[in-house]
Amino acid sequence: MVCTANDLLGWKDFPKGLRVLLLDEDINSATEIRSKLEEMGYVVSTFGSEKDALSAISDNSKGFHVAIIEVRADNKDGRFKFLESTKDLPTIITSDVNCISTMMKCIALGAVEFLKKPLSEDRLRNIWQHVAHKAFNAGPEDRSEPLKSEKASSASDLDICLKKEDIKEYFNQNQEHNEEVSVEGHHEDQDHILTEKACVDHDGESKFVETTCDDLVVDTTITVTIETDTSKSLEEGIGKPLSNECCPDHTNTMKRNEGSNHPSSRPTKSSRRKIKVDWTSELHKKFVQAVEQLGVDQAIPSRILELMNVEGLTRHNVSSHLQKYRLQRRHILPKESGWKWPHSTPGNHYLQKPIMAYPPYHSNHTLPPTRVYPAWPPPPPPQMYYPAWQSSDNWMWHPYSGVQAEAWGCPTVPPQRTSFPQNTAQIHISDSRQSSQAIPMNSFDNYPGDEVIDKAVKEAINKPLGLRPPSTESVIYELLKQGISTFPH
DNA sequence: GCCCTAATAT
DNA sequence: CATATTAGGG
Repeated sequence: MVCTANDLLGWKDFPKGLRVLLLDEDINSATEIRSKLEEMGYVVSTFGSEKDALSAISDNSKGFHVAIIEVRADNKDGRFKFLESTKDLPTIITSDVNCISTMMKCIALGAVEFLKKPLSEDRLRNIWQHVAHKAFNAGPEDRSEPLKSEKASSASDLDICLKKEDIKEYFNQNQEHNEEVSVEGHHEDQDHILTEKACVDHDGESKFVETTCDDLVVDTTITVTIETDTSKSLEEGIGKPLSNECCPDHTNTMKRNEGSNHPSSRPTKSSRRKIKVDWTSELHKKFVQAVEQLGVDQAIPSRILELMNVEGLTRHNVSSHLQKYRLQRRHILPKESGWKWPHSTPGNHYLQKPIMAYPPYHSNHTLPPTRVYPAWPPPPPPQMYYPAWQSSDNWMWHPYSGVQAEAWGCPTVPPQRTSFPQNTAQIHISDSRQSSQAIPMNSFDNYPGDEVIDKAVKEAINKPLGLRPPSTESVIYELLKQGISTFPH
């Protein structure tokens, strides 16, 4: 039976109830294995011959999820045939002997694992992973184009994301429980699943992710991204190291767990690095919005965090991001090399770092919450200030012009030039100039004139109680309102 | 304890 | 590389 990710998700106490086909002519061995498996909650059907096994499979009533078949020198041909005809069924081969060539052939024929007898309980216990693996990796023939850059194709990303989302979902379900019970809560079972990142989405308290992760993510990496901009849920990817205890004879588990190196001891708080937040465009956008809503001067991590209202995000995350954000602004702002604007001659005040003329004040109640508000610095070319934003999550902090609007939530024109994002600012700008009518907003070609701007600026200042210099956005907003510039909307 | 920055680790 | 973490100072 081909198990889908969804099946697993809905599978309450997976892997309990997993149906195992056991093919072993040695009755003693068979019963032994069977009873072990049953203890573990598997549902086992034992067969003494391929024929029986095959007919049971084709019968389809059993819906096996995984098979364990014994291979010997004297029955291997039959087993090969069996393997060939059961490609869909994850099949584990077992044997008393280590005959590499036989095993190799089995593997070549699709066997998922070779286990030497006597079968280790751990191995047996974890046979479910083949089912899971299949479930989560099945699908569109071949997603295996590893050559593609990770961020290159959004389609494939998405695809992968969905898959992994399932996985994580699965994680969460189980982990929630474990956390509740937590004193002895181990998570060995999940440790196996994958080492890749997975995306997940969940709704819950903002505490949830954090505590959960803290508790059970020993060395995992979780990437957090916003799923949609309206929802506050996150997608997280979990990369789990292989559990140290289930692969006793494998070498790849070494060198993890620097801190608490008791192989089977519960993760202690020492050895874990925080989850890693993936600041995707969506997330960053939210961040920027929060910052601007607060006003740059009041934008402190805790408030930003609050405003962003993204679960799973911690103050530290925000803090870190904020640090970077500020740095970026600071460096881009003043006399940074090469940033010339078409209309800004040398003494250009637009490039000056703003002076804070007003005491900080926080007011965001006067405007609708989804807008971006006057924050602070007087209007330099907006593009200069914020990270460029690329529609993929591959955004940069470079001051490219034109693309970033989205970054701070400006209802601006989508860049209309197909060539935009990677061009240098220079190119882009000069480019824009030629078609000023078409791209009014982001180029300053339609520069309305100082008086008008000033007026708009003033209004922007006065609007929110006149306490802070307007942000770029507010100016733009005002300009927009006044029909200045030919902003499309 | 929170915030900020810079430096450093992963 | 992007983030997290840490350290030192307010």
